[in-house]
Amino acid sequence: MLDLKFIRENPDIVREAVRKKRSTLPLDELLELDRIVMRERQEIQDLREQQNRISKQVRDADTPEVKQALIAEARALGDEISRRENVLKAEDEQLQALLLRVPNIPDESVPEGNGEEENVAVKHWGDPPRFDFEVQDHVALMERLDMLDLARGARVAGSRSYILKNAGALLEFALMRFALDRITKKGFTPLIVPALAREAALVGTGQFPSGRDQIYEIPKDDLFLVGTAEVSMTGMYAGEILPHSDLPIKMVAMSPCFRREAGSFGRDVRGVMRVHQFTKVEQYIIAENDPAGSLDWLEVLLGNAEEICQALELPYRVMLVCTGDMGDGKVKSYDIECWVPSEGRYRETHSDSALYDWQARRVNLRYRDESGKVRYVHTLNNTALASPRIMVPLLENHQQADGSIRVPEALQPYLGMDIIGPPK
RNA sequence: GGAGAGGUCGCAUAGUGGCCUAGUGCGGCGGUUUGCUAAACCGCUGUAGGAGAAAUCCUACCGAGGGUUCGAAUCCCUCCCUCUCCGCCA
Repeated sequence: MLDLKFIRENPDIVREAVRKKRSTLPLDELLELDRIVMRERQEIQDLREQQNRISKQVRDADTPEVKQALIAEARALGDEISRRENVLKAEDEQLQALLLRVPNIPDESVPEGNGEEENVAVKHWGDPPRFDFEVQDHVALMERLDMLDLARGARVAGSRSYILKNAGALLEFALMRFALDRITKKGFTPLIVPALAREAALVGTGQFPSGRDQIYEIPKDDLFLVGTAEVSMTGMYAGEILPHSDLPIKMVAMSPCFRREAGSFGRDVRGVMRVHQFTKVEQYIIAENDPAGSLDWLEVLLGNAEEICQALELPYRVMLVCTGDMGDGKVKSYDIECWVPSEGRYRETHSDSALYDWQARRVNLRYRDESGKVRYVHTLNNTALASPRIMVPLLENHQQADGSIRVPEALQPYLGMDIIGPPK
């Protein structure tokens, strides 16, 4: 969410952001509603002032006759106020609904584009491996090593469900702890956060209203399953005014993540690339309201994620996400894509985002700066590691001629093996 | 799930229909006094919106949302959260 005052005073900047982000927001409708709501609110305020004055006169009235006359007058005003307030409320709700759809303004360094295909590769690390045998995809590898049971997973929970088994199950634990340890060592506070969240938390991150169909609902309890721990970490400080000395707050949370994958029928139907439930370690920073500082943090988070990919010996590239592929709330965003040999291309495994105060406004999360002024914080988030998706490049890049998997050195202490072979 | 007690300014508390423009204490900030520190004393101390050149003024906010009333922190309803006990439970 942007500051309404900012939108009012800089409609051209917002209009340009709407265009670049390929947003469907009707900005002129929003501006007109804003004018109406402001005028209405002012008029109601004047009426209320009158009413307050008369109410005091009622208290101090000398005779019953005067008192009755004043009460009648105040009652008429009260009726007028409540009538006008109903109108205002309806208009304001419309305005707020539009306000939630206003995209953030992309940073100048962000390339303009319509979608994923116009993201710009800004860095490559490692070389895609050459194999002198026929490459197998992760499904073949995992099934042969008895790490994965897709059929029985589907029996339990339908398509895009899976069962990790043997080294597959252990690998997920190993990966999560590996990532958690790495980020914790950099001064981030490790957390286990709720995977269930209220609507307000999802509105707060920007998952709602636009991405609502991607989220599982639990209507009986008015709860939702989070698609990322970002939701929980944004929601946990909602409404607070933090002391300046608390910032930056650096957190790293592991949580299960749930995504309906509505509209992705036919994409990545094979294997564990795109599933309804996965586990993720997520980095999160709550920082001061300083754009340049925020963009520095974005690079820090990117560096942390890159180190993890490097430690796992995965060839990757860093993509600067273009305006049309960025979420509404984002100012600037990088994806890390790891090399997937069976597909002969890079696939997204990490997503790094700076949102400035866009989420902070939604959850009303502020801090007191050095001068005592209350300001909205900035928020950033980036994947540390998400499994089982990361298993796709991990297993495929490190496969050997006999179908076993070489475990990268950094992961060996966590997994307790240097080669994943068939279970004994 | 059942019974009960609560939620008031950064913290602690007072406030049971109009004198609440929310009192008091603590903390914080500024000042006076002072070799230094401390103490004492004095003043200031929330958020949001609006009017104004400014001093200042107006409106809303006492967990959230409704309602009663000329008037609600206070009365009524719904919900949320915390605590105590019972039940269930990894």
